[in-house]
Amino acid sequence: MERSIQQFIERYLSVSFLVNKRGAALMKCELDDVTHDQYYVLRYIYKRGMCTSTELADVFAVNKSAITAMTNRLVEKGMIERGKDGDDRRVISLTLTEKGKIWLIETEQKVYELVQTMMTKLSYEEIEQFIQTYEKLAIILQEMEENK
Amino acid sequence: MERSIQQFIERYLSVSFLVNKRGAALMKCELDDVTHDQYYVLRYIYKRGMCTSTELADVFAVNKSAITAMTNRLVEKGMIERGKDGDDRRVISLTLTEKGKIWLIETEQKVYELVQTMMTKLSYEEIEQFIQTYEKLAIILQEMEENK
DNA sequence: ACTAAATAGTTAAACAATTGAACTATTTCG
DNA sequence: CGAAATAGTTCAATTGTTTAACTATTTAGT
Repeated sequence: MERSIQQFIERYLSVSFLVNKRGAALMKCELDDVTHDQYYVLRYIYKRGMCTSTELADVFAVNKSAITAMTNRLVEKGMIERGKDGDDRRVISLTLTEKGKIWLIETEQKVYELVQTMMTKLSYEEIEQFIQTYEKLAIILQEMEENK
Repeated sequence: MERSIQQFIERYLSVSFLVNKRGAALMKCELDDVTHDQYYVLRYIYKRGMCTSTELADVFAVNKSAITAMTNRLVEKGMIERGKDGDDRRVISLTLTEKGKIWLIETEQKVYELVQTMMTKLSYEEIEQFIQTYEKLAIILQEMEENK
């Protein structure tokens, strides 16, 4: 393996871990009694309008039983609701309640301000390039997962 | 807030979450009975030679009691050991055992191959630029945390 | 020099996220 | 039709985390 690639890997492992941990710690301050993971679940359902447990398990790369546990907590908190929907009676649809929508919209505002504070220290071009590469990595990772 | 910034934020939140989750899921396959977080702790101690609970708690942005729990498990697994060291008798030093070092070196090899597979789909320049920006973000996040 | 405050680390109780295996209910398909 | 696949749940166990209370030690103010 080339020396330079090895250094890239080293730097990538260190920095990605740090940014995730610290980013999550900062975000947590804005999320009342909802956890970081729960926030992303609410966010995902909101953007999709509705979704299923199986879909969430795929997207979040966890077991379906982990999704059951999380959605149970979100239902208890009154943020989402389960519903029957469609022909297939095995499928349970997940949607945000009114309360969930209101909470998410308010919270998105705070999270946006946080990310914005971070991003505006960089140039427009740098952000664009960074996110583009990040999106490429997401696709590459998905391919790697499928080829396994 | 500008429209374009808002889209950046939206894209960033989605993609960073995805890459973290999927990256962690892929890495987990290479880490026998050591968890993802434990791997990063071992990695950090190895790179430092030795370190303390307080330092780990700072770096990982968690409470010291979380570090106590994690290091307990790593000691039970025979990967690290606690030791007295230095003048300050409150301080407990954490170092890798021989077993821990051997395990880490072997595992780093596997993880490197994984990250390398991912990275070689990008150009040298693109990786360099990506990591540079990532490192800037790490510094920005640290500053944001301090100014809070 | 003495005491109060700060620091390093642990413990214990509680909760969230996760896995894996076993399970129910429903749908698909040979 | 009947077997296999699929959607989701339940349960037990492990891990990571927080908060508060605690011990032991060091630092600093007066």
